[in-house]
Amino acid sequence: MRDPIPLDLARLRRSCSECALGFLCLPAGVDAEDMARLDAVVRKRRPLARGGTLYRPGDALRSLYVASEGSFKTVVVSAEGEEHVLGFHLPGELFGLDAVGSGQHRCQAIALTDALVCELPFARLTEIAADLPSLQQQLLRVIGQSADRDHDHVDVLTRRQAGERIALFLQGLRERLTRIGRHGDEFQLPMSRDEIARYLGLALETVSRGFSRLQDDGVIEVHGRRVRILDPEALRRAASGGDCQGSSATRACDRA
Amino acid sequence: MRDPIPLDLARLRRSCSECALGFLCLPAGVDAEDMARLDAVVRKRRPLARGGTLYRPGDALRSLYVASEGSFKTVVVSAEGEEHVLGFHLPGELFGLDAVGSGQHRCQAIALTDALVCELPFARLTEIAADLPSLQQQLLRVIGQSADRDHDHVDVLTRRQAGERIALFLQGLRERLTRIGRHGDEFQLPMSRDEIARYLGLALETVSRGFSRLQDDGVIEVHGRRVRILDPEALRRAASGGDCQGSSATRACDRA
DNA sequence: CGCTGCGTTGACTTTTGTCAAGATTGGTGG
DNA sequence: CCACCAATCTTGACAAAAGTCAACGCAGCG
Repeated sequence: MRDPIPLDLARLRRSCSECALGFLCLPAGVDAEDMARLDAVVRKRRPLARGGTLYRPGDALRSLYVASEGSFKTVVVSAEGEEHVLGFHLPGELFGLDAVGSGQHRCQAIALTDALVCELPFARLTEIAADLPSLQQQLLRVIGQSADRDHDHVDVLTRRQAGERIALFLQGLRERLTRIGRHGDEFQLPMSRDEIARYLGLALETVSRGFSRLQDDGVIEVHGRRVRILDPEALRRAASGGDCQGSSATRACDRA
Repeated sequence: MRDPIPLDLARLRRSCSECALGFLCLPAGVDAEDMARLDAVVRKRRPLARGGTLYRPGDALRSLYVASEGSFKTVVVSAEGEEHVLGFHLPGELFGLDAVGSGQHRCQAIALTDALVCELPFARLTEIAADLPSLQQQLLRVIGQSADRDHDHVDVLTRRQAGERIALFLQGLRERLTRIGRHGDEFQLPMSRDEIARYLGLALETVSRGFSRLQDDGVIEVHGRRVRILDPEALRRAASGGDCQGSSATRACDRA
């Protein structure tokens, strides 16, 4: 049985030129000439096998990265050897910014699946940005969006209920998948329960139970890494602590 | 009894021209002429009373900010009315970047103490950066450092032991205070236990108990918001899960 | 000098982590 | 094509940690 996700559309939208333009040049007008100039800079579609490392702590800032195919995680390993997941990076999302502050990478980027990565040499990028104001704007905006994702992550992590964190995680994934032109309501998780747990600051068993609970409540359907969101509204409620202990999916909180 | 922190040195380093230059122009060579140009752009030392709001969600991106005096917090209020603290911003640390991604602020910035804020109009900043490469570099670097702080925050939040989070919080504060030329080993917290709790994703009682525990263990000395770090090495150990249940400060983990 | 807001501490409850045992899944090689 | 293996996921029982509720202490302020 082969992967049944409808990839046709998504695959098209992720051709490299579409990708580079799609994320760096969205609203602003960058003409064809400029585009060509940018395209020339981008080192295209470097392949990386699942589990492969793109960069590690201490590596000098060389490039920023966008996967055109496949997803990544960025992790740090604490003194005690615990792995903390700082972020998941879906196709089309810029990452590698962790080296911009100090000139060196602070974490390790690992492919969650076989992947193709577009590499954007940082020096070239800033060089071009200097005499291409619209690109400078876009670069800043994209960096800002990356910071927004970090803030979302922090916001999730400050929730004290495991159920809320898990629901928010799924909801966030749904939004991001939709944004990159994929189905947000039915998808394959690129990461393991353990990785989700390390991203959410929970034990992996707690994540597993959380998924089961949402399934029992009729909010989602899970088979391993395959997830379908059945009731987005209920998911939203679960994410807002609207727990209510009940098993009925559609029942609103009795109080109120 | 008046505030006994030795502020002389720190106060000097935070004069506005020193501030603007100190953080935007650190290593790169920016000549006096360029400096003057920058200085002209920075709107200086706007005063804000404790509890005052600098911007709120939905506000258009106008400026980036640096406090020359006083500290800030950035918060989001969740659907249920819970306040989550996304960051604390010490004097000399750039904030306000949460609007760069979307053009609108996503959180609220509130003064923790009476404060003086330097305002850096964003449009002007990028304008100047476009024909001043060294400033562009610095701007990116400073933005990167801000992202680094967010990553540190995430890293703290993914720890599952409250004691570790609290120790890491104090250690991070120590480092940041030192970096801005203040005493890292004896300081006054600008925020309440409740705010620390909302930053760390804990109950305020847990934070209070964590402080008491560190004090009992001889690691720190606390009187309300006044903190003295007695044993940095023990603090580091506490931050790395080196808990050992014991009460003796210097005793290493018995195993090992 | 008594408020009032913050911080601390204790007793108890709830949630989550831990340990351990199965169940599934996916991949590999016979 | 099937069987087996390893990795991953799920579930249960129990222990530990953190949250909640509540009372008290303390300091700064009017």
